[in-house]
Parts: sequence; C-alpha cells; structure tokens
Amino acid sequence: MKRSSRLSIALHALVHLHAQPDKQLSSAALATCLMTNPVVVRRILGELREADIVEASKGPNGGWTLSRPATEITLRDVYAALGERMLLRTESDPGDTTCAIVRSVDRVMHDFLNDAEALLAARLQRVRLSDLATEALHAGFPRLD
Amino acid sequence: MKRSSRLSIALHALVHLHAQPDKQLSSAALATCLMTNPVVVRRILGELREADIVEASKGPNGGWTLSRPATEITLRDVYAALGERMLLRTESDPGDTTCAIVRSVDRVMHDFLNDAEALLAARLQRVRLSDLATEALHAGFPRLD
DNA sequence: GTTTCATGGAACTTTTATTGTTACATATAG
DNA sequence: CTATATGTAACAATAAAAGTTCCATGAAAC
Repeated sequence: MKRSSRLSIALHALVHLHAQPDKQLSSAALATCLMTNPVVVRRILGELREADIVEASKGPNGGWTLSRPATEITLRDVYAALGERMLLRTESDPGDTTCAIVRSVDRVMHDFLNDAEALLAARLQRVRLSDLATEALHAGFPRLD
Repeated sequence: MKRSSRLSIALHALVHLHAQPDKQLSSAALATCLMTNPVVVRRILGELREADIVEASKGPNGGWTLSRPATEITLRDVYAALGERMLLRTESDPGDTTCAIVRSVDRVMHDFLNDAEALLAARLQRVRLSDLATEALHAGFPRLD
C-alpha cells in the first residue's frame, strides 16, 4: 500500500479533470499521474459517477470528465460519494455480550461520532473543488499532454 | 480481528477500574471482561500509565487502579494518551513527486484535518470518565468478582 | 462491418496495519 | 523462596486496502 487513500486519489483526479475541461482523460492517463493502477482509478471514479460528479465515455478518445462545474462540487459531495468515513469507528466485537459496559461505551462513542461526523461534513461542504484547484494551480502544476 | 479499537478497550477498562476503586484489577481479569488478551490490556494501559491516568503494581494482588478521580479524566486525556487519531489520514505516497497537485491536495487536506482534529479534541474534553461510567452503571452493569 | 481504444466488473494477489499470542525477564507481597 | 503480577520483545494470525490480471462490452474511427 502506498498510504494513499481513496479520498486523496479522488480529489487529485478531479483537479486534473477540472484543469483540462476540454479533454477526456482516460483511466490509464490518470493512473500514471496518480501513480496508481487504471483499475483503481475506475473503481473510485465509478463511485463518483453514481453521484453525478463525473461522467465516463467509452471508445477511442473516451475517458472521464466532470459532469458539473467545479464550483458546484464540494468536498462533502466527494466524501459522501465514496461512502467513506473520515472518523475511525471504535466499536467493539458485536459478539461481546458478557459485559454491559461495552454497550454503554459503544453507545456514548457512537453518539459522539455521529455528532462529529455531522460537524466534519459541514466543514467539508464549505470547500469546493474549484477552491482546491485554485490552490493547486497557484502552486504551479505541470500540464498533462 | 474483532473490530475493536484501542480507544474503546481503554474506556471499557477505565470504567471497570472506576467501578471498583478498592480493587486492583489484573490484566488477566480485565482481559477476560474485555474479551481480549492480557498483553493487549497491558499495552494499552501502559500508555495510559505514562499519562498518569492509571497506575500498576506488581506482585500478588497487584494490578491496575485509576491514579486520579474519574471526574478529572476526560476522554481527550485518554485519546491523547493513546496517541491515536480519530481522523483517517488521507496522505499520498511520500515518494510521489511527479505531480504538484498531489502536494496541494495533501496540504489542503492536512490543514482541514488539523482543524477538525482540534474540533474533536475540544468535544472529547467535555466528556469525563465519570460521565461515561454513570451512563454504564445506569444501564445496569454486572460486577466483577 | 471491422478494428481500435476505452470503460465495467469479477477474481485474485500483494501489501499494510492491527490485533492476538507466546515467551521470558523483573519486581513484589507473603 | 514461591506465587503472582507487570514489562517487553518477538512472532503469528487476521482483516482491510490497494494493486493486478483478465475478459466482456460499448463506442468511435476507418
């Protein structure tokens, strides 16, 4: 494993798509840039497609494009589309029924995490893909051919 | 793996210690209740010991006790003592220098996560071990012999 | 229509992190 | 001295995530 995560791969790919709105970037091209495998790219972007964030077209010169303007894509959208949790869950063994404390600890932690999750989602919603792209472009990024 | 986590094991153990302040509970006794291994208990409580949350004594009738009142132990203390992250990190391969976008994405995410981490810590600080124990005891928990 | 190049998706392997286990040294009460 | 506890290191097992291979399918170019 390269210590990447699906979210960072997704965001990286989306910035590339936004930077080259006229092109359809193939999974293979993206994979080269993201230093990963084309199938991994397809898996991740496939989930974003179901959330109407990207579109794919087959055949020669086919590939991926954004299906909405980058100003209308928030990090929360991407996060939700991936079905990921940013918070580590701390649940116990479901088969652990010996001790009632377990359930209490789990419940308190569960409530806390739900709260926290909502908090994070609200913050993620404030960041748009276009913001991220501006950041990236400002730092001077190398165009893809 | 049983899908437990160090934090939930730690909290579970601490509630037990709080519930029986007169006893020194051994790693083996706790392990039975937590459905895990004595060495795992020692590893986790060992980290809490370094943060002055628990104390251990050796020899017959030795074991673990809280080193402070449960009202003075917050979940943040426990969380910090374990050196855990509640947030999933989304960093990329450190060797990935091909594309400058990676660094930008990483930086934005890193800033965001630091913010979020502080937010969570503040919330964790508001929950005391005694609160958790009250919850657990209210649900009716089985005493250990 | 056929060729080419792309996605779609299943099945499998590899890698990484975490947890569990064994073994043994050390300390302490009785 | 002995029994019982922690402390720690080294190793094994397990589960999650990512990477890989393979082939079916669809769409564009010729």
